[in-house]
Amino acid sequence: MTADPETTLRADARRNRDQILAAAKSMFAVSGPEVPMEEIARAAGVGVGTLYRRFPDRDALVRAVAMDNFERVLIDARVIAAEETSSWRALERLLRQSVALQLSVQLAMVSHRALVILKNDPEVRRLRDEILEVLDGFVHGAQAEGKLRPDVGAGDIAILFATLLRQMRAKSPDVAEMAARRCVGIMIDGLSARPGTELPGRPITSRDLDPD
Amino acid sequence: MTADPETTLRADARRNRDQILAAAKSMFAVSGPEVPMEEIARAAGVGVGTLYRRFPDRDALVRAVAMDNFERVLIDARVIAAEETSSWRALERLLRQSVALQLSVQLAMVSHRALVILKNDPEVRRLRDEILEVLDGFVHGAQAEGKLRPDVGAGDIAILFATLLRQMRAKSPDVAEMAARRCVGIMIDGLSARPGTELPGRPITSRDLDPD
DNA sequence: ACCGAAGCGGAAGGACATCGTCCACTAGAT
DNA sequence: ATCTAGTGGACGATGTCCTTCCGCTTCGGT
Repeated sequence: MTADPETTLRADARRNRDQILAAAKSMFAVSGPEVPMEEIARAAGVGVGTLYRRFPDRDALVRAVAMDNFERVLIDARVIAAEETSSWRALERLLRQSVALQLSVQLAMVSHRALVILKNDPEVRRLRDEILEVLDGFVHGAQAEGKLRPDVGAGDIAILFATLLRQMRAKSPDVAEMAARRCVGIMIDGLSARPGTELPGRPITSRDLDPD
Repeated sequence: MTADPETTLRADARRNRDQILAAAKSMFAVSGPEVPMEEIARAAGVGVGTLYRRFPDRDALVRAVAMDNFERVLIDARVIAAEETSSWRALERLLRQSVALQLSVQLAMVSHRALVILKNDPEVRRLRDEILEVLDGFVHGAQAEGKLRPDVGAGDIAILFATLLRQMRAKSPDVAEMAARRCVGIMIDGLSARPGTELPGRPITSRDLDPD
């Protein structure tokens, strides 16, 4: 039995470890999981040495960040499941509010490297499956309520969401291509004028895109 | 007046140049605009030397690819504008079918580097503005037809589309954040069960996401 | 207050990847 | 036939990032 870092570490070391994790999480989100270790260390306010003592290599760090994110998603999802009575509302809320969800999805989708790391980690997979299970529940529930179009699955939503954040990666090129088509289809439906949710903010015009 | 590469080049050189451009385009699309020059050369079936003689450095190549993509988008858009009588149909068709549009948007959004290169190129900007003008026409037209929700602008659509393909980049963090919110909102509307377009293929389930 | 051990930072060495040049050779054009 | 534009790819230069190492600092128990 390996000693648990949560309890074994000296107080300051524990603090540093948390800071590193937090810094890595936000750096990964902004710049992808290949940011120089030194930048992560700097952002965490520690030296590279400290970073390396805590996480022997980049893979370990990526894994730790992913675990942390996934855990939070699961917590979010369960809280939402407990609080909302409508599955559609739950789904909507999860997609809209869960920063953790965005971060996890992003991390997993951004780089091939990260994907491989996470794919082969049984703990991560277990968490992932638990999350998908909850999501599946939301999806089926929302469809039973007649709120969610019946022709989508949890995978659609995961992909749509993931794609929205970054690029697509799927089992086969065929699935990826189909997924892309479906995403576009959904967006188009989202765009077409039918009574829907009001969008926040104001319309973004082409002027807003001007690079300056 | 610099001699035009289209007419001045020897036949084989011309052919090679085209192959390089095509190869670069697809490599950029797959791996981003920072792929090693050698890989591009290999994909084009030429040596690195040839690549470098034709395009003095990476920036020149990126610019050339972007120009080519943008030009095609404009052509696509104008063909569509001429053929479709409904602006909504035109918009829909442009978003769905224009591979060139996807490629351009992607290239411009993928890396900060590419963005800077293109931002400062007057020719690219001019083309971009022409495209946005056509897009604006579609948007306003489709809204007048009552087919497109009135609370979106061409910018929304550009961002939504761009985001769908890769990550977001905007004037300010504020705009970026708002844009992200709005994209999600649109997608949610696209997802909610109201009579919409039928999605192609079959629902993608969480099983389809399994990494193997 | 003291001390041993745990922890820290960041300079430095090393592995690796990509760039872009250069020149001997090939093959269109006239 | 010949001249010259064009070609390929090895190679030295450059830069980036990883990881180790060790002298110094801080914690925490007594």
